[in-house]
Amino acid sequence: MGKSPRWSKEGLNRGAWSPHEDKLLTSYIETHGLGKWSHVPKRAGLNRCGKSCRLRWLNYLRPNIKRGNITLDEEELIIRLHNLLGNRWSLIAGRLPERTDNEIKNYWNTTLAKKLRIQSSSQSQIIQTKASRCKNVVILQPPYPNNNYQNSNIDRDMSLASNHSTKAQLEDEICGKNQLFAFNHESSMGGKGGEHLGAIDEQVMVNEWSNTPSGFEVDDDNQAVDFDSLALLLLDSGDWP
DNA sequence: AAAGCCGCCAACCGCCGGCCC
DNA sequence: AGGGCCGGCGGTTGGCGGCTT
Repeated sequence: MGKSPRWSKEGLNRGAWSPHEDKLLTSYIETHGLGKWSHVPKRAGLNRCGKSCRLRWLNYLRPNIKRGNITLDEEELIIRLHNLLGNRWSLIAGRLPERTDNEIKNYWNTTLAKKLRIQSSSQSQIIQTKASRCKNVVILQPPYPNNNYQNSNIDRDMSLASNHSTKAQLEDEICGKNQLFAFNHESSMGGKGGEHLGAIDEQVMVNEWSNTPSGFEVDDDNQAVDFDSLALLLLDSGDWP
């Protein structure tokens, strides 16, 4: 399964791993432990790049990986985590220790996304965006006037949010709700844009988060909060959706 | 039985941040 | 300070195999 070798990059093997390669990698790591992936191929006698070895180990060879048959409980957890965290697969996988981020991502893209699309055609949508580098969360000051959110306010918030979402997206999201928005402030510096993580529209989250006196690093200027701290707080509380 | 279609998922790619020199 | 290296991440690709026609 997977890609077969289409071309050779610097003479390295590509595509599916053979049982022999798996054995070499496993035995090397069992003997020497993890570390310095760039050195692994040479020392293990593999004609692969370090990244490929790392991926193979983490997603397939390492012990305690549960494969296939995502249970209903796991599925439910993935959906809830995705609602909260967006496409942050590594964080989601962190809550399902025996699953890999790659497996969860694949399961989402092939099964859950489809299922949810059918289920939620009339419900609010989670916006799918690149969220990989999201570090901070911006609170757009609630409450907004219900359904009549003025363009000027949207413009203001767009500015606040460092132009990271289209106006239409933002408008869709904010009308009539108290919501959290996550944007990547790091990228705003680099001018790359488009890092909307998605909305968290549960009042309990807003309250829990904004009333928490400690645990977050709040930037006075843009009201940014350390996202991982927020995620951990919400995950550890029993109140998130 | 054969051909075409489609879903699954392993693996690759490019980007980014952190670390070291 | 800044350039290079490395590891980690999410997005995407494309081969395999099962299903349908």
